[in-house]
Amino acid sequence: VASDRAVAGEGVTAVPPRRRRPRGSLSREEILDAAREIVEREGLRQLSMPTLATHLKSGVTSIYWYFRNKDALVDALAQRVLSDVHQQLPPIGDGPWDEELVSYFEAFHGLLQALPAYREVVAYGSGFIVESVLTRTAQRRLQGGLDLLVRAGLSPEEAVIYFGACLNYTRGFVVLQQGMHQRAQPPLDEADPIAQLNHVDDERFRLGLRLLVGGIRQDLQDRARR
Amino acid sequence: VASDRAVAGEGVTAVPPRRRRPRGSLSREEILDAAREIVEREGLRQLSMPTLATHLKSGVTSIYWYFRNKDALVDALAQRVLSDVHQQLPPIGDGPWDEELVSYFEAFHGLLQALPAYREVVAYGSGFIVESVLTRTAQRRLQGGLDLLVRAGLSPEEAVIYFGACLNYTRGFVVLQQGMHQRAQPPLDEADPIAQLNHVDDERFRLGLRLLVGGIRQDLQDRARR
DNA sequence: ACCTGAACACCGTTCAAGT
DNA sequence: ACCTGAACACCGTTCAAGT
Repeated sequence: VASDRAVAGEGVTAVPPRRRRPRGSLSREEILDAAREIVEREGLRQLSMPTLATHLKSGVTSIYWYFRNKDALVDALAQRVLSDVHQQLPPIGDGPWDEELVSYFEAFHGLLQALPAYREVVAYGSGFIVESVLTRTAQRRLQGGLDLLVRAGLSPEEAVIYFGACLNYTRGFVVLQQGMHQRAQPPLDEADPIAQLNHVDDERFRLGLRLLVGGIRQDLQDRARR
Repeated sequence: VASDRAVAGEGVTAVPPRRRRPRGSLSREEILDAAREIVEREGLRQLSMPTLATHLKSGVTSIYWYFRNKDALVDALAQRVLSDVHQQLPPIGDGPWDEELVSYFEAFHGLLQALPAYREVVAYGSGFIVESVLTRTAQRRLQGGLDLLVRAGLSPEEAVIYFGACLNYTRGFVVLQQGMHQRAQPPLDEADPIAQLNHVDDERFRLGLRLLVGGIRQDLQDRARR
């Protein structure tokens, strides 16, 4: 027993006791950055408070000074992701409003779809947009999308509702695609109608989006006729 | 210490050592029933293998004979829920196909929305429909919905795609609503456009559904013109 | 004000048995 | 074949401190 202890004492695997982090060295920002990196590399399931603390070289409990609990942390992460995605959105072009609207949400969907981490985090937090976390550019991109529908002839209030319909469709679809990606995916059997029904991919997304925008166009024509 | 032990020995809180369950007494069915009851009463978060075992008066590990792991269990639960919901769907009426289609998905959405347990489980498992778990009636309801679009003039293959678009929209929306319900909901500020954008409720659901069906109608008219 | 370890009451899953 | 307890390696969160 004595020799065991001696070996452990001078052992190669001796744990270097982490140094205490200086006072103001942690921040919500740094924590979210680390969390995001973990999710990006290992998936949301691997994001635990202990893992996160190791990553930050901090004590587990330090995180609780900045976030009430894990849920609050993931929520904040989802908001940041949504802001980032808006930031990366290309500006609206000057084509017909309906085509531009389709492009807008195709781009939005594409960005969310691109990184598994985005999908996961937005799916978990249901990805509500919070204005205060949007950067100026992100806000401008969002406003650009809304303006499309004003350009099309809607009041700003109506534009929000119709734009929201597209946004909800897109967010919801991303969640479904995320669920699909998480499970083992059998190859799509073209002859099985139920499989076809469940199937969600980018092409299906575009079909729904096209139908949705078609519905809006129809609404506008109907009101113009009156 | 000695007296403590004595008290514990004859104590009122003495644990009655559960009797071993007889051989074939457990089943996937019974496990799913119990799981469903827990989710219905206490929410998906409270569903743990130990809780479930207590409910079943079985050992925790017995469950693993019937389900590979917890994920598989929740997946199976989601499939059963979806089957139940289809079962409860009213049969299709003989109104115009577009109105009937809207009614169909309003009913579908209403049923999923009615029980928090449904929302949660379908949101978790992303609720893919699996034919083999659908009862005969459930299959008939589903087929009835599909037939609407055939009645409208689509081929069976196309009907599946378009019907799927509505189904995906509905499933996705339920997940968003679930996420919303889970968080503390600030009262909707009519004047805040971002809040309006995020907002998901039954009325918003119906708007999107109406637009979607309007888009399908439009597609059909376009093809009829050609 | 901010960071910390110890402690608590849980998890899901595996394993090596019992019957 | 089916049910089981013990054991393992984790969790999230609270608390009572340290600095």
